[in-house]
Amino acid sequence: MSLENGILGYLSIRPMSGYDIKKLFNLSAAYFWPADQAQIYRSLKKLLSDGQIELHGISRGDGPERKEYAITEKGQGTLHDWLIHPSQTDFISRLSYIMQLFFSGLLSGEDQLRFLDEQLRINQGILQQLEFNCRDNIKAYTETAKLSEDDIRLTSSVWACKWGMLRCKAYTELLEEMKADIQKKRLM
Amino acid sequence: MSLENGILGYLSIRPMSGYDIKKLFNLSAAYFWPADQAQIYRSLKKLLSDGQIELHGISRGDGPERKEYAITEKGQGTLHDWLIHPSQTDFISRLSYIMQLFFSGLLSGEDQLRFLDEQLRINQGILQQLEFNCRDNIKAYTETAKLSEDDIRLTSSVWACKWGMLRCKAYTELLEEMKADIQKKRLM
DNA sequence: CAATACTATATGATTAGTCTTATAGTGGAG
DNA sequence: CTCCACTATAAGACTAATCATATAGTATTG
Repeated sequence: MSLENGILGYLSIRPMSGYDIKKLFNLSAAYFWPADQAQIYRSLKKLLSDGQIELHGISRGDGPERKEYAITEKGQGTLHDWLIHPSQTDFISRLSYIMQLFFSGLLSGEDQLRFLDEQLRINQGILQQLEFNCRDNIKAYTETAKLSEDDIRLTSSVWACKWGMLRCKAYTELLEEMKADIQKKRLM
Repeated sequence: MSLENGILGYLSIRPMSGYDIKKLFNLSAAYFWPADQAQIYRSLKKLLSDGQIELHGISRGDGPERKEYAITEKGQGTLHDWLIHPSQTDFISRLSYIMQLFFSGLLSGEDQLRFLDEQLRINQGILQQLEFNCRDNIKAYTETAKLSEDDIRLTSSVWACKWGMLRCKAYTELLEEMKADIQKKRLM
């Protein structure tokens, strides 16, 4: 349901098309919620038939047909409810990299070290991407999505990004600690 | 695919039934990979038809029929490959609590504080659960799943659990920081 | 001896997400 | 004038996961 709630979130900033929503997800939410284009349009359809959003207008500017959706009263209610009642299950998410970490002990010492280095490498790459996002995203945001800086500050996107970076740094520390532990055991 | 890989991971410790695997997931992996019973049996079926696992024996002890599966050479290869080649996409996971955090700025100051308190409360509960797990899980593990302590130490379950706790603590800090920031802005 | 809990496997319906392909218009580069 | 990139929406096939329900045996408890 979170994709639908996210869509409601964006539409509560201003009316948008599915294409706009997709761009916003890619620009600023992809690292915690990769959104598939097909899924966005399907969700819009469902939200529309639920009365959570309404067709705000069909425009044809320079390009092809463009359907803009606006959030309804009912949609605002759903969004508000979702935000003020986070549930325990919202916290349980599938983390395949932790599944890998969990079973990495089954590898030989050498292979496990290789595994940890690989995780470190990927994690470092993600951190760099997030740092770039945090610095330059607002500009890209306002340009490509035509949102004002005030619009963006409506969300807590900077905090979410900060969380991504904190998580990466903490994970790096854990991986280094694991590496040290394995190397220590090898010398014994 | 991670559920299948996780099943291969458990089966590389020793042959097990679907029921055993389900218990192990619930006991020690549920916080990073909630596994549905139906999905486990379906995955076993698929792994079997792929030749990744084989039927090791059907036993009927005191209870009902029990199918034990063992990992094959092919399965070992798949598991090893998965572990030494973690991919970038394995790191991208849907975090609905971050989606909520992201949009929490849309709430009024008062509601956002309520939201943050709710997240803190849930996060604290999860931390307690993980601390309990880290302390008492190995016992439950050996008793209910009939794995020896050495079997368990084969995996890096303690490190995975430690990561869960680190994550919770870091998230608590972030939430407190956000709270302080909002309260500061309210006084201006 | 009926109810309940636990062990154990399995199917069916539904939902969410992924990946591919189709369609259709605009604008620019070569 | 063709190819490519971008804007824009949509349907189809498929996979993974969820939820409910069925079945069947054992053991315990009141």
